[in-house]
Amino acid sequence: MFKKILVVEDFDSIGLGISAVVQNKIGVDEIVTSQYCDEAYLKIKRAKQDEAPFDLLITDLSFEKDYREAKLKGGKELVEKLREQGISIPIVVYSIEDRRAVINELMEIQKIEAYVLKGRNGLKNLEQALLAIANGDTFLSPELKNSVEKKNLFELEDYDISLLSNLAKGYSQSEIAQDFKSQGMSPSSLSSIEKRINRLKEEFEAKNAIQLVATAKDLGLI
Amino acid sequence: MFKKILVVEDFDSIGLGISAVVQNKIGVDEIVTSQYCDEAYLKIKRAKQDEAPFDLLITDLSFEKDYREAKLKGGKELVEKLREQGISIPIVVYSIEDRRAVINELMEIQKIEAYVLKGRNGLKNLEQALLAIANGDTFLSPELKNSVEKKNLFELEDYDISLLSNLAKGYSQSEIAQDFKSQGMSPSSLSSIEKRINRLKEEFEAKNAIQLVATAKDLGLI
DNA sequence: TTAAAACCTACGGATTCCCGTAAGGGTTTG
DNA sequence: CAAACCCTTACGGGAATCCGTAGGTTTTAA
Repeated sequence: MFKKILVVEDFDSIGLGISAVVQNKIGVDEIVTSQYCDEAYLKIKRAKQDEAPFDLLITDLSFEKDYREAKLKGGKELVEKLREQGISIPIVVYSIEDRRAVINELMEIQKIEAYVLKGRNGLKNLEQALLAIANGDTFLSPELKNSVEKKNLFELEDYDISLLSNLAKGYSQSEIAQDFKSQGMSPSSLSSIEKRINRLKEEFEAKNAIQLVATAKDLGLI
Repeated sequence: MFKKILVVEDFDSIGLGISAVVQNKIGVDEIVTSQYCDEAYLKIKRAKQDEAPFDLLITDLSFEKDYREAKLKGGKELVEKLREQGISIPIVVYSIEDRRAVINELMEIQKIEAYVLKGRNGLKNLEQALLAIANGDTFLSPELKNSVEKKNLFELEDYDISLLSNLAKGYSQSEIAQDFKSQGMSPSSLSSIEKRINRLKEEFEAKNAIQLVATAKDLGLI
């Protein structure tokens, strides 16, 4: 099925658990592990150059900071970088992250092969995911499937994301207006920004801007 | 060293990682695992009754809810229950929780033998912890030792959390004031709430309430 | 081409938030 | 006992926001 797998996970306990399952249940001989995204990226590049590429990547999303400087802050950045460079390795993301916005982007835009939710039965699902990929299918953890439909309620433009991010950074509406003006973004008037925030508030059923930004954070939009 | 160990951890990947280390590095034959605190408690009681007690407990602190009803919500409750019942099993807590208040209570009041922080080198520390306990010592993860002194940076009270949560839910300051009044919380005046929010804004270097709630979300406080 | 719709912008009043000042009560300190 | 201090509460002015109205431009549809 798979011969050479790279496991990227910062916590050693989880990395060891993954390795054990991949080795014993799937029967993979060569399992390489890394606790850092930057290192993982280099290993993938190097393996490809040596014409002994990995045929599967299993990665976490969030990584704790430590003394090392990290260019790739997390699994999302790692995946983006790989796709950007045209490296077509199959990818399984194994994370505790359960927000649809994040997961959908990975599945639909980055085209990862599987998204497995860490949890009580995470490893069982991971096993199933590997079997599915070997069959040419994709895999999504069953806990997440129920919430798939509710995703297209409202399509946010980059403009809205930018607006929400600026609010979250503490800028006032008029500051944002000036900023947008100086960047040549449109619309940029205070009035329009007010209107847009109002639309977002209605959309997310938020009473005020504070709640709006809070729910945007919850949904992983910003 | 140890002959019979109980590992309590909800995530299967971590449980497997712990088991692997305890088995291979420490050389324990009999490792029992449980994904639920209630079940773990019953197993300990039963083992004692059968005169084949566990001689070590390794437990997580936080457990995800699922369909099962849980009397013991987490590792803290499990430890308290055991101590309350006079069961003197050595305990290692293995958790991602790094707040001093929680850890100090476990170490000093509940008298657990070791507190190991989950992280990149969690398993290495766990191994050291087991060796220390076998020697009759206690163990605290090295990352935590430095932070013993600087724990009083800023302690958020439940009051502050409640305040931030209410803001995130979209309530205005005067609404929160009324709510606090009706609940008999103190302070409850609009003025005091303003003051407290101001203090929080300074503490988190936030320009306004929006940014304050956004950073509180980022820090996982609410 | 023209009418309708949607959008950007501007303005003004009402509300809320922000921030400094200050009074009153309780505790600690000299 | 009084002074100093901390905390709660109150008040007021200025800033930011909320919300409706309205005029001008662009886009869409008939």
